[in-house]
Amino acid sequence: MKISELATKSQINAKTIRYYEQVGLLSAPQRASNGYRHYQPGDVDTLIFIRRCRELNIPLDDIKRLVEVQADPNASCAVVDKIIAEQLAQVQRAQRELALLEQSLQTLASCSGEQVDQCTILHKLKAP
Amino acid sequence: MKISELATKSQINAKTIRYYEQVGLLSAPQRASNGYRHYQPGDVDTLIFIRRCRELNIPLDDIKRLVEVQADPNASCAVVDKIIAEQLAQVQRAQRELALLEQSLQTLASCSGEQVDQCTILHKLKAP
DNA sequence: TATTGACCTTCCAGTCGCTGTAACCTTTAG
DNA sequence: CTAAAGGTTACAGCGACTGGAAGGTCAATA
Repeated sequence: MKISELATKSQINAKTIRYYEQVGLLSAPQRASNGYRHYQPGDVDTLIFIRRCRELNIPLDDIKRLVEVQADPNASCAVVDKIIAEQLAQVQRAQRELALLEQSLQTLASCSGEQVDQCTILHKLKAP
Repeated sequence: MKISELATKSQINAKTIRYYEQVGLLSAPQRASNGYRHYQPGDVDTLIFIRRCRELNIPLDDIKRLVEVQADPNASCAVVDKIIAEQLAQVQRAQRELALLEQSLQTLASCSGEQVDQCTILHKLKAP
């Protein structure tokens, strides 16, 4: 199939698919005589897998390793475990940071329409 | 004062200060005869203000508007209000997304050391 | 047959907020 | 005199795309 069909089936932008090939996440497909990329049905599965990983915010480098590990049936899945655990830890870290951020923003409250020299938000931003 | 003194006092990297000038967040300072940037004491306050905003994850473009608004005492602080409210909304949105992400990652659980063809994580990633 | 329009190709630039590096000049201390 | 520390510019890279330009290819229609 051509790239747009793969894009539709995998729900990944054709441009992004080319990008994945460029950075080595996706292996280069065969080319037709006109230079068009020609993909196999299995590529749909690979891309859907990649998309699910991206939805979990897993970095492309890690996804690359996950794809490689799948190609080697003798590999230990400790690698997989580690990547997911680290991703989880990172998400939890980000959550804690955002919670603090939210608190700080909320203490600024709103100052509803006065002039800037009396703006309570700006006041607090200058000397918190 | 020279840039490194400003950097120390404002707790912002000298490189970052030059970058802020480059993108128009900070106005260009006077130059000494040797070409060195020469800053006024007030610049410390401006940069501290900028740093506080950045700690709240406020984008540079928005900070730019906050700085401009402060220079104009007749401006309404509705602008300020809006920027902070949007920032808060965005942080809350990000938090909700991360919470979903965390859930998804946790359902993957760990598969502790089997071989990849039986890896429960990879299984779930292929068909969630 | 000519041409339109959809699709494909490559390459380059931009996003955001810095940070690293290189190459060079000036000042200060020993 | 020399070396270290600090200043200057310009350019590249990060991550994960996305947009655009400029051009080749293909199928259908006037």
